[in-house]
Formats: sequence, C-alpha cells, structure tokens
Amino acid sequence: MSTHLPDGAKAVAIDILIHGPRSRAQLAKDLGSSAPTLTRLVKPLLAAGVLVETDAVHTPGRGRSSVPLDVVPDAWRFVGVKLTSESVYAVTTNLRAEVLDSETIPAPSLEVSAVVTAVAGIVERLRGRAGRELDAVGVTVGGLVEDGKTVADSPFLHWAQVPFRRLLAAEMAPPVFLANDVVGLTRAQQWFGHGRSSRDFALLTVGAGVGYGLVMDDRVVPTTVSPVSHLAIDPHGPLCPWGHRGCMSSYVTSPAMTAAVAQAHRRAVTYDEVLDLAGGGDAAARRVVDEAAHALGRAVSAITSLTGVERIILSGEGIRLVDVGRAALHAGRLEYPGARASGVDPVVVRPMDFLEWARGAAVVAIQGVFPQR
Amino acid sequence: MSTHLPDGAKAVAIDILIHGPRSRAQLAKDLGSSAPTLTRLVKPLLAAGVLVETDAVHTPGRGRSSVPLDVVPDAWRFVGVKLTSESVYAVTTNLRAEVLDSETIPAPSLEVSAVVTAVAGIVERLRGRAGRELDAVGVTVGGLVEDGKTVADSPFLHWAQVPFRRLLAAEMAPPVFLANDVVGLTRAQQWFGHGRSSRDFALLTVGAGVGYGLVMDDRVVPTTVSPVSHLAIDPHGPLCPWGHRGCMSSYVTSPAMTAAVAQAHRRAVTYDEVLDLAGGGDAAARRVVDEAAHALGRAVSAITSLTGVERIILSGEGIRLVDVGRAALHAGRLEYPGARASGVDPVVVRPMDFLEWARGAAVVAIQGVFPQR
DNA sequence: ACGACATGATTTCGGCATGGAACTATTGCA
DNA sequence: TGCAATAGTTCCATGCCGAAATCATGTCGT
Repeated sequence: MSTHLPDGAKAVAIDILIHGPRSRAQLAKDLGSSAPTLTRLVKPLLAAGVLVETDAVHTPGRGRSSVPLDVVPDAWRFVGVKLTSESVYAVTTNLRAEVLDSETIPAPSLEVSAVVTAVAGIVERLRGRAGRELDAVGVTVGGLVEDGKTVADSPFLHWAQVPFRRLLAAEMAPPVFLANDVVGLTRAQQWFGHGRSSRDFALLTVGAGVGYGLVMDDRVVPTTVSPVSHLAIDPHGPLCPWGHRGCMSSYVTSPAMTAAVAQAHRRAVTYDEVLDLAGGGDAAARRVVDEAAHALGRAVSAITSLTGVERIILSGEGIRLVDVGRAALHAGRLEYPGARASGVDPVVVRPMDFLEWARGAAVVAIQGVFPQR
Repeated sequence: MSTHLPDGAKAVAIDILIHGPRSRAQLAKDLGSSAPTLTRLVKPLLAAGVLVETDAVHTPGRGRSSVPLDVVPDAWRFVGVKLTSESVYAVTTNLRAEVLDSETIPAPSLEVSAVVTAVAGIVERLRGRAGRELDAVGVTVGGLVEDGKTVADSPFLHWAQVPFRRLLAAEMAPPVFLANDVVGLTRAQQWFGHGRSSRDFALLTVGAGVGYGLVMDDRVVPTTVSPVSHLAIDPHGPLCPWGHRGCMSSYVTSPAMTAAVAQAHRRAVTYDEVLDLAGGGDAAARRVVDEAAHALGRAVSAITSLTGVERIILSGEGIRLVDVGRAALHAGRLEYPGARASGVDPVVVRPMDFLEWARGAAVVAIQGVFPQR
C-alpha cells in the first residue's frame, strides 16, 4: 500500500488520519476548500484504497445523508525502531500508530555495522510476523540527526557523522526514515496524541535524561542542538555531571534522583523505589522528588514565558514523578506567575512506557510516507 | 500611493524592500519562482510606481546586462506613534522606515478620548509638515492588544477592552494599525534590522521593563500574554514589585537597578548614573550592573535552549547595560552552556533611543499596507 | 567590423488547481 | 406528491505557473 498521489490529496488523508473521519462537506469546511475540490481530491484516494466511504449518516435534521470518509488503517504496516546503548526497541503499527506487535533485544556492540545488522534483523522478524510487506520503517536515536540522513553526533552511541540512513536503506526493502528520538515522540504527540488539537505545543520528557520538543505553527522546531537538560533552575542547587549547579538534569533525571536518595540512605535504590519511598513518607525521598517536581514546574513556567505555547505535554518513562510530586510541580509553576490569566491549564500528562519511544519512531515512518505540506 | 495589487506581486515588493534591489532573474532565484512569473508580477508594480528600474548593471562576465529593480521609498509616508503614560512619541518615515521627522509631546490625561485627540493632533501636524497624504499610521502601546483592534489590557495606561483602533480611525483619514509596542519593535527588526537575514530570532529589550519578542519561521509569535519579565533567575535574589525573588525584572529593569544603588549610597541616582558609577569603579553600582547583566545572560541562554533561535537581538533604551556589564553578560550566558557548539555568536546588540519605539510603530503601519503572505 | 556565444528579459502556450454555478441525489416533512 | 434542505457531482471560467521559444543586449574571438 504505497502509492503516488497528488499533493493536496495527501493533505486530505492526513487530516482524516489526525482529526477523524468526516464527510466531504465537513472536510471542505475544515480545510477551507470548496466542495468540488474535495470531490476531486477524494477520488484518487478512494481508487487507491487509502480512503473508504463508511455507512451514510442520516442526520436528525433534513437533507441528504452524508457519507463519512475514513482511512483504512490496517491497509498499512509500519515498523518503528528506537536505539539506546542498552537495547533495541521495535514495534509494528498500522496507519493509526496503534501497536500490533513488538520486540526488544539487547543492543549488540555499538559498532555501526553491528547495529545496522541488528536493526535489519529485528525489522525482518517483525515483517515476517506481520505477514506482508512494510510500507516504511522509522528509526530514532538520541543525539543530533542531520537532514534525516546522518547521525551527526550521538553521545550515547559514541557515533559521529554516521550516514545511518544510507547504511540502513542498503539492508532493507522498505523506505527508511531517520530522526532524533525526542523528535519522534513529538511527532507522535502532534498527530496521534495531545498535540492533535493544537498548532503549538511543547513536549517535556522525564527519565534517564530530560527531553524537549517544540511544535510551532504545526512545524517541529529543531531544538536539539541546545537541549533543555541544562536549563538553569537554581545556582545553589546540586551538581550535574557537566559541573553545573542546579540545572534541570541535576534535579529531574532518574540517575540524579536515585543517587541523591542513595547518598541519604547509604544504599542503592531504584527510580521506582525513590517514588515509592516518597509516597510512603520517607523524608529524604520526599525532598528529592519535590525538588525535582518543583524544577519541572519552573521549566514549564519558563517554556510558557519564552515560547507562548498553549499546551505542554509531560511524558517520558519517569513520568510517575508528576503524580508523586504533583503539589511541588504546581508550586514550581506558580512561583513566578507572570501575567498569565488563561482559563485552561495548558499542562497535560501523557503516560508512557519504553515502547512509546519505538512508537515515536513508527510515526516518523508514517510521516515519511505522508509528508506534511 | 496606495494601490490594490495582486497577491504575489506584493511579495516581490516586500522582498526587495527587505533584502535590497535586485534584477528579475535574481529575484526569481531568491523567491523560487520562474523568470516569466517575475516579469508578470513586476509589470503592475512598475505601472503603479511601486518599483522602478534603476541603471542597468554590466556584469564583468558576458551576457545581457541585468536591470535591478528597486522600491521608491520616498513615494510613501508613514507615521508611527508610541504611547506611554508620560509621553507620546511620533515619527514620520518613508517606506524604508527611515525617520524623516519626529515629534514628542507630554501625554495628556490617560482618559481614552483625550489620548485619541492627542494622537490625531500629532499625526495631523506631522502630515502637515510632510506636505502630503499619509499612506498609513501605526500606533503601539504597552499591554495586550487583541486582533490589532482592541487594547484588551494595558497596566500602564490603565485601560481595559478599549476599541482603540476604531476610535482612532474615526479621527483620521489614513488607515490605522494597532499593535503591542514590543511587537512593533520586533517587526522593525524583522524587516529593517538584524532579523532581516534570519527566519527565526528573538528580541530582548532592556529599560523601564523587560520586553520580549519572538519570530519563528518569519512569523511573529504572540508571547505577550506571559511576559519574560518574571522569568526566574535565582530564587534567592532581590524582590520585584510582584513579590517574586530573583525574577528578571528584579534585576535588569532601570527602576530595580537605580533603587538598589540608591539604597546602597543613601541617595537618589539615575539609570545613567548607575552605569557611569559602575564604569568608574563604584563597588555597589558595579555589583548591581554585573548582576543585571548576568541575569540577562541567563535569559539569553534560556531563550536559545527553549526556542532554538539562531539569533538574539538585545536592545531597549537601557541597552548600555550590555556595554558596561559585558563580561558578566558573557559569564551568565556560559554558566549553563548545554551542548551548544555553534560557530557564530547568535547575540547582536542594537542601539536604541526612545524614538526607536515610534519607528517600530511606523513599521506596524508599513506591514499593514504590505501584509506578509 | 562582424558573427558566435552567453545571458537576461519577454512572450506564447499549455497544464493544472480552484471555485462558482448549475445540476443530480437523497432525505424529511407538509 | 411536491417542497425544502443538505450532500455530492459535473461543467466551465479563471488565474497562476512554468517550459520553451523568442527577443534584446552585452562580450569575445577572428
């Protein structure tokens, strides 16, 4: 299911994919086009099997019943792969980015050719289990990705200037798309998550690191060059590995938090333990969690001040932090309120497990096949 | 000189206005169109007198000499008016936003009708001295402006929900455009200042308050709802009038700085005095200036982290701060360097006097007549 | 001096997307 | 059974664009 389609037609398919099935008349209104234009654009999409007419809807009022158009999500198969230095996470999805299958393997050596082989292998196994050809494959890595082609710098994999897309494309049949991992998550939110209704939003992820993605005017803004991990919170705060006092990563990353609690209790603890201890009333863990959540709140406040986004999505594998530290998060947000008097709370929380990263990679594949604009 | 022109044609005029005179062939390349399109678009512009052909340029190579096209800046007259609670600043400019005339009067009472009359009066006097009709008038105020029509909330003028554009339009012949004052400055930088070469940049102004403007993807992002004035710098810093400790406005506004030095020396001082004292080695003034410049550096760092802009313009009537406190500004920027390793310094300084605000208002008028896209 | 050549500007022509007007299709209601 | 209302389609005028051909104007070699 991969076809060449006129330009505006893809925009119709994308809009249905993101904002749900609708009649031609409604689509014309939403896209600001005329009814004839929609008839024309929809025709090849129906012929290609990208869209189908579903059962006509008889509105209670009068008039001819409308025929909603919908995508056929299961006519498509995408695979998303997220690389970390420890594991390779992969998922198979349909066009709605719904996860149909998944596989996780330990990372091979970090040598480029070994990683390429491992990715090709996991993709081939998922393709076999899907029982049909894949429409596209998306791969995401932590680090700086240039032009969707080259891993310019990845501190996690210790790679620099690796033409990863070309190397992957040589090993597999479907088209391959490459992106930064946070960009993938951001795109997933933009099309299939809380960003659907907003042209502007920010994504802040909490976990082993602090991730930040920004979408303005429906476009992903490249911000990875200057990450939010080292945003200054308190010049008298704890130290991060880079020697900064009180930057974001000195407060809210899981290594920072577990290390702080471990030091207090003279024993090793896991991240979940830290949150459980804090929930159970342990004073040291409570303090660490509250300071982290407070710092997160301050970051949220800074983001709204500097970007003016109307929505901020909090997520990441360590997202339970915002449940346990809810009050401190709120206090951090309100410490410097500025003049904000908006009615709705712009912050939403998106739960997450590690496969969500791979799903983000699958969305990179989907958006590769359906490029926006 | 006000004409109705096809849509793409205005884009050509705007591009010449911003990026200078060029031949049709060059414009075709820059705008991504074909040569025939350019010939067609240029024709009505020449007929309307918006553009003129200047002397043909004989390139040292071979071929027919190219004929540069340029705008006729002095075929246009715009007036920009900036309102403060103390004064009304107004300038007359041509299409290049070059100041040809200016006038400043004390603000009348802050009552709306009195202000409308005062603005109409100053515009009429400038029009008279210009000796011809005005093409448009731009007015800017501090505070929240909605839709370019209504002053929704201005703490300085103590206005709320004033349909200011309509009231002004009733009193004068030329079209009137209304905007926030920092938006006006931002637009002036975008078209005629350091923003010309960048699609994305931020503007940070220093003076009686702290102003912030953001342009992403050639569009001015509305950020005034949540100003940067109260961006958190140090939770142990000085107090601002809103009760925040260590926010931007507690460090870098001229009232904050003069008050701090006045307290140290037990006597009233002006803003310029503070800077002179610091330059002359006065310890207290030096400290206040350095802390302010350091906070400004931290804000610059936060802006690059969170917006990813490639350029930040520092300006405002108190901009001398960055000269006197240059070292501290630099230290503040580098305190939390993140992963930035870009070659060029994104920060540029734009000198400014108070008429610059009125010039920003004139640019609002110019962009009103030549709307972008 | 004159023609070959190179390049910019212009004109012609056909393709293509768009949207308005008119028309058909389907439904509920009088 | 007509009428009103809404959905979808067909037809056509319009406008914008770019490829190719043409014209204009310069340099350079012989």
